[in-house]
Amino acid sequence: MNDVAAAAGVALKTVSRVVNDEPGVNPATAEKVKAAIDALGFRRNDGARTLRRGHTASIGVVVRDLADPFYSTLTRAVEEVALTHGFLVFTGSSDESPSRQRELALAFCARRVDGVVIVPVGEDHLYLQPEIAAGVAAVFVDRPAANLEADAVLVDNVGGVRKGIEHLLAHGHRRIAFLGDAPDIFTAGERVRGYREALTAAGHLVDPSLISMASPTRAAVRAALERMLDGPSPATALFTGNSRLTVAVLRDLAEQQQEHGRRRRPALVGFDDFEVADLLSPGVTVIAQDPARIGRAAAELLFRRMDGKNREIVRRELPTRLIVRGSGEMPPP
Amino acid sequence: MNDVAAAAGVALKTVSRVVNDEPGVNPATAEKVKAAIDALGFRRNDGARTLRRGHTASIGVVVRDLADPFYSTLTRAVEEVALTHGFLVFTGSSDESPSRQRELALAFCARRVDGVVIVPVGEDHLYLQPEIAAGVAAVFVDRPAANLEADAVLVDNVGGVRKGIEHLLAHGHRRIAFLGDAPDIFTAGERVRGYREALTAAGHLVDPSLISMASPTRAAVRAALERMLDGPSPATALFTGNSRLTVAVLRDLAEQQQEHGRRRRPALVGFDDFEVADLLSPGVTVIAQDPARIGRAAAELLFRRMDGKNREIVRRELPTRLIVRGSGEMPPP
DNA sequence: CTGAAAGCGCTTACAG
DNA sequence: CTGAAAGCGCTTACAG
Repeated sequence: MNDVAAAAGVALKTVSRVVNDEPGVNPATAEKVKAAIDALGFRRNDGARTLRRGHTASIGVVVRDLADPFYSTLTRAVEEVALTHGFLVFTGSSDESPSRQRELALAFCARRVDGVVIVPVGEDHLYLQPEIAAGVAAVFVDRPAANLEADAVLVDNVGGVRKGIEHLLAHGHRRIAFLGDAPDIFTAGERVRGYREALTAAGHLVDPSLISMASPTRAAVRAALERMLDGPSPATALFTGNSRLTVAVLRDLAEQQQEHGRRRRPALVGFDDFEVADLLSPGVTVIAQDPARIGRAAAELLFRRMDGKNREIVRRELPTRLIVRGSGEMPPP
Repeated sequence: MNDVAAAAGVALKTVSRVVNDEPGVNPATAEKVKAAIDALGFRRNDGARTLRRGHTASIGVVVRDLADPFYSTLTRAVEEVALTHGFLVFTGSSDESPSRQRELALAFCARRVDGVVIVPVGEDHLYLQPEIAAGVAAVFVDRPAANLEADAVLVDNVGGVRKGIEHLLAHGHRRIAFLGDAPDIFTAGERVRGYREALTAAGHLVDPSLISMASPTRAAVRAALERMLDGPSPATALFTGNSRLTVAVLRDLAEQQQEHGRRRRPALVGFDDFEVADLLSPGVTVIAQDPARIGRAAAELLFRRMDGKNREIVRRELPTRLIVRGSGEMPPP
């Protein structure tokens, strides 16, 4: 900018005025400055601007895994809202590692992002307290922060699963198994709670041997299904706690069928919709979340928080939707 | 930092040394400084640091759509490499809009990212020339830049499609239709070229009525399939130019089958793998790209470019892989 | 081992 | 309408 000022024969401040379209510059002067800008290929350094102005017009997003369609769709929606406000977005994936999440969030804060959207991992988010105190807006999404009062956008996990289990009960199933993700994940805990509540509310007992809570590895899913489907009193229906489990289960069922030809296929309802769930046969009945809506809600909450007014902590809970496609309507044998 | 220095009773520079773990600070002094840092909740402002040091340790990634699994997986891989180097990543989606792409790329450059990875859109990328001249590293990915000499990581689109068409020919098909994306998209053009080349090389004529190039909307796909499958000399096999088209075609075929029950299902090979392609019946035979590998290659190229040495322009072309699952092996009637 | 000064590239607050 | 000075929060280059 200094070089431009020298080339145009004006003061630094005049260049600044032209670059930022501030009023009150003689058109002729402005032309001179613009000519110098073009000649020198000048581009304003937004980093310097940011330093002086106090806010960076950027936010950070930390999700579990950007390659997972759920999180990428969510992130895309955040990005969309941010762009509307002229903000840029840093992204990062925690891979369920608390330390990696912490590093990413703090790195974003060190760059002085104005806000962060975080899918929290682990037991401790107090490290964000100083950042929030220093003025960084924070919204947690998909899960609440462990030990921090902060805005959060969640999904009605319990209600969603209840809806799914009630659907299976209505179709005559009594032996309904539940496969959830690792139990330390908030949503996994909420969803298995919905399972228990639905059974209990309908007057049925909860059989612990029909519950499996583990990361969706091939081996874990196979072991769980063998236990649940090959015993003397097998499950006639399955509820899977997220789409990765749904897909893992479908894959295992297909493999078993191909290898051994045995086994009747159990009814299935899965949490989370996924691409081409409608094209499988039977189509997969799901309890769908709306990741774009979740992301949008989180971003809007973030920008509301960033206006600086002293607001109460908000905790939104978005609804789910039952999508009937066939797999959840098969009757028990 | 000033406040910390005052609180600890030392000079600014000493605080800087402690914060940055520079050697040559008396342990006792360091302790005093650390105590002051904790007491004041001091956090280094990386924006200021960046301004002074000249590089920001951040890169920007502009893809078509972060919600698309192909691009989110690619972006995730870039992120992974960046993290290894201690870099942060800005992301943005162009939605195939040249102007939006330009805004995003230039906004990243105004923040003085050290490099950009771009899935280029449109006819003109000269606007990046000044940025590159100013030292921003740029790598184009999935497609080459329109009118700019720059590093690029591409996929062997022509060879991939040829492999797919040859596969269908080997299974006895002679009436093979091609459904590609909008013809102004680089990869769409390359892929239809592969289709033509494969047919010509095998001594067959190219029938223009068996080619459709359009965005994968429901209506466009339906119209194309009606033309190709319901005529007097219908196609017995289809090749789809990307996974969105593959899914759209599968959905249309399923709907038609359900509504009218008619039509034999054509054989199908699709470009791009997609989730649960193996679980459909028949499983979908695909020409798979490896988006994570593409992202990794692009990021590695970017960091090599950022070392500042004067290197030649690199253009890498990654291979594809035929995955046989059933849909591409059905014989003609 | 410690520190005073200058400067990265801008904007703010003011003066003319 | 235009500009000179100070300062955002750091690091660099030097001196002691």
